[in-house]
Amino acid sequence: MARAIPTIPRKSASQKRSKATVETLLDATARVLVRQGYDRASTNRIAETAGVSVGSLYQYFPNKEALVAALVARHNRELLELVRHAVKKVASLDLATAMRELVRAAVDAHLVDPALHRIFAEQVPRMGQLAKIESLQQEAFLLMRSYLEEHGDEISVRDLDAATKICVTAVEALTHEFVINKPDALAGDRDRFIDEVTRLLMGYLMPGRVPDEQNRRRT
Amino acid sequence: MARAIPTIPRKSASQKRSKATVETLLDATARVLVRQGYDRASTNRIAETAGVSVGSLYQYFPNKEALVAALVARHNRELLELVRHAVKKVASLDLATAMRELVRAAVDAHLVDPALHRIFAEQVPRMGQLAKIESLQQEAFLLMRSYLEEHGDEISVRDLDAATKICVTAVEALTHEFVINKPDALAGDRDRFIDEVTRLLMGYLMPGRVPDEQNRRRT
Amino acid sequence: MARAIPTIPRKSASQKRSKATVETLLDATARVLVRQGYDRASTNRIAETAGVSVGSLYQYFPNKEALVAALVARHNRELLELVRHAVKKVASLDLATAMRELVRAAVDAHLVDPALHRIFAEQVPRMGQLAKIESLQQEAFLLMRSYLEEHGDEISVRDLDAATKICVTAVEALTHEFVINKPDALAGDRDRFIDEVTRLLMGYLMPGRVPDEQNRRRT
Amino acid sequence: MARAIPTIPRKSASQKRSKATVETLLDATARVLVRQGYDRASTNRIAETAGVSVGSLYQYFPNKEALVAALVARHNRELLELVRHAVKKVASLDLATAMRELVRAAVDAHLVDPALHRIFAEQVPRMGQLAKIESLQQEAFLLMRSYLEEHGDEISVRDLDAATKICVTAVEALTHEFVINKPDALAGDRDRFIDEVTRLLMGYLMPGRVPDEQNRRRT
DNA sequence: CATGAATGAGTCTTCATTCAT
DNA sequence: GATGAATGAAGACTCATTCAT
Repeated sequence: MARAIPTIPRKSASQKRSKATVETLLDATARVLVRQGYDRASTNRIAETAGVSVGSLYQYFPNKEALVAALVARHNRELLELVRHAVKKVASLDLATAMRELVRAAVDAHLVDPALHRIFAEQVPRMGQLAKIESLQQEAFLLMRSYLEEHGDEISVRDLDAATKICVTAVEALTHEFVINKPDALAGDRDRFIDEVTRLLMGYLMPGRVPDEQNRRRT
Repeated sequence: MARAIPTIPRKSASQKRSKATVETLLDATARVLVRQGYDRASTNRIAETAGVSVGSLYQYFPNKEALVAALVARHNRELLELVRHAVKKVASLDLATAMRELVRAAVDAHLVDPALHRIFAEQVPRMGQLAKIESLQQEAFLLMRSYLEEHGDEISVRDLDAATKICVTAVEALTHEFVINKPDALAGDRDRFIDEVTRLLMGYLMPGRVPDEQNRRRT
Repeated sequence: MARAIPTIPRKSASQKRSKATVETLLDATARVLVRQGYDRASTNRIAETAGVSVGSLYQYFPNKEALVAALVARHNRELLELVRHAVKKVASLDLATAMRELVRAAVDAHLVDPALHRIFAEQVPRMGQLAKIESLQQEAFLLMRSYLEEHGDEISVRDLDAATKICVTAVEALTHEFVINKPDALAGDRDRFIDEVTRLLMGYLMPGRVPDEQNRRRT
Repeated sequence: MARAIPTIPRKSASQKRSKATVETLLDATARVLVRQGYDRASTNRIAETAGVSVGSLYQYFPNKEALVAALVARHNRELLELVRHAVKKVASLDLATAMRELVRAAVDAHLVDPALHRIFAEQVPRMGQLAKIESLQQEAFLLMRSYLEEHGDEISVRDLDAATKICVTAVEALTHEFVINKPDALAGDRDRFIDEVTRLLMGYLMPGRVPDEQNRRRT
């Protein structure tokens, strides 16, 4: 009975080994990308960093682009997790609180691996497979729009798609700037940053409202 | 001293020729960057495209990075021209009109050479010399802040630097997205895009104001 | 000894399986060789095509060369079958008829797997083990000479070895050209091709004879 | 006046250098091909053998195939020279003498660089550019046919194209075999080989003639 | 015996940069 | 100064072969 199903554990053993190799490679890719930049991230260096032969790398990824694409996909999957969770938690809250929480989630997402995020944003060419980079933004767009749709009575915008796009793009860019480039203005003070962006969104989505208390706490 | 006089025109002639060669090289760099991407933009290819020998290229630029940096600088100089002009024209206008015109200027700036702009944004590594890329944003920041400073009584923000940074960053990102990536939402309708961004800024800078007429034309 | 009996059928069963695996591998080798060419015919690809693991491939063949050599040997064995059969059938016929039939057999042999034949002829390096490629020609030489020897009175040549070599070489080359490269001249018309080659042989082996009727059918 | 045309000598100097490099590379290619075989003839090895950097190799040849193709072309050009010369010399001679001389020319051609010829015949893949390999055979075909056309009254064949193809193919193959593979039969005796092949051709082109004296000298 | 993951030397090719002319 | 031939390090990728499971 001990020898009953020798094939399955074996296969699963090698599957485990494969998966481990793939993860190791992705980790190494991230490391090399961050430390040396995209141009210096050669497949040989990545393999060496991973403690794996180049041959193995090419067993799992047909080319360098695919390797980076897989890393991007993995990274985006993690971020998406965060964002989805945040949107779910926020579904029943009022607009101002919701926006604040979503901005906070955006900051958290950018803090997952800022250095890697910067490389993706600045150096990785957007071609072929890598169109997937944008999939995260697309998903974020959809999540945001569905929230705004549900709360349509609280907001006053003419074109939901346009408004969503503007909110998502602005939040992404501002968060990126805040987390990745740490500008002097805003520097460091995370809550104030979140305050400001929330105000930006609220002023846009609910124009004409008196500035809400949240933004006047210190007045 | 006797040879001083003939030397000057000669030198200036050769300076003119030098300048022409440099311009030709920068043009070629832009062309190659746009058509082949950063990775395929080799100095040999650029020199050939410019109709100049590689040797000559290295006469004027110590390395590839310097060449690209010079192109970035030239591009930024042009954009800055536009932006400076717009800010000057807008100095005495009321906030809403001013913001609208500045957003329009941002769009115009991105339309100068969108393909090149995209390459700069997406593929060119930010190292060494190329820090200069940010100089444009820095200058834009200063111009914007000086305008807002002058009009401090019209706006209600606590921290001018922070507010400026937020406005500039948001406008840049949104314009980039609109011009470079042409999202479905907003697609094509330039004036509506400018409307929306202006509303975003106004809602942020003048919270509590009833939405101004410009944005209610269709009511 | 008690285990002797069950071992034999088992062994023979596994021998049968072994043989099947070997055949599958050779088939796959042929397929890959024809479709991808010698250079792209990697052992991994061949194993995969055969639906067998690389490891198993190396169980049966010590290296790539041996694998190809075995395929060549198998192919030659088939051709030899044809040729031997033809020579046997022709043993008692007069020279002209015999030559005609042998040429026809040569054509048939080249038609067994022309694509593979071409690869062998054009791409496979002749080294080590692969000297065996020539064994077919050697055997053909011997068969032809034994026929000519038997019919020595019908022919007029000084040096039988030389004449045999010339006939065999010429027939091989012409048939190869006709089947594999399909030249414009001669194209397609198999019987006319056989006529012509037969005339070539007869003119050589029986010089001074009036052109025989076979070749004057259309006169 | 000494400085009158500085550009031309300079350019021609570098042109001379270029040409020299190309020749060196082709020589090295031939050497490596012959000594190591097609598969081991890597561009790096060829460049090293030529005493030239790989970079230079790729300055003149876009890839390995083109390099080999150029060598084939150069080799064929030499052979063609020989063959053209022979055909010209033979134009006014009677058939038997002409054929004898042409066969002799074929042998000479194969003796130009037998080892290289063998590599071309046996190992070089026939793809793309390399179709040029056959250009030699095509040219030989045309030269032969034009001769036979001129001497149409001496020969009796129904289809000139077919007959030409057969003669050319047979001569090529037999000569190749004789020079390259040196079969035991015929071995070494060049004149006897030429005799035999000439007889083969004559028996085919002039059937029914009594074997001519040339082939009976030793009787 | 079978499997297929792993290996790493070796291949083709590109490119920034130098330097003799 | 201009030219463009030459350089060679380095990168992407392949493949015959081995070996732990």
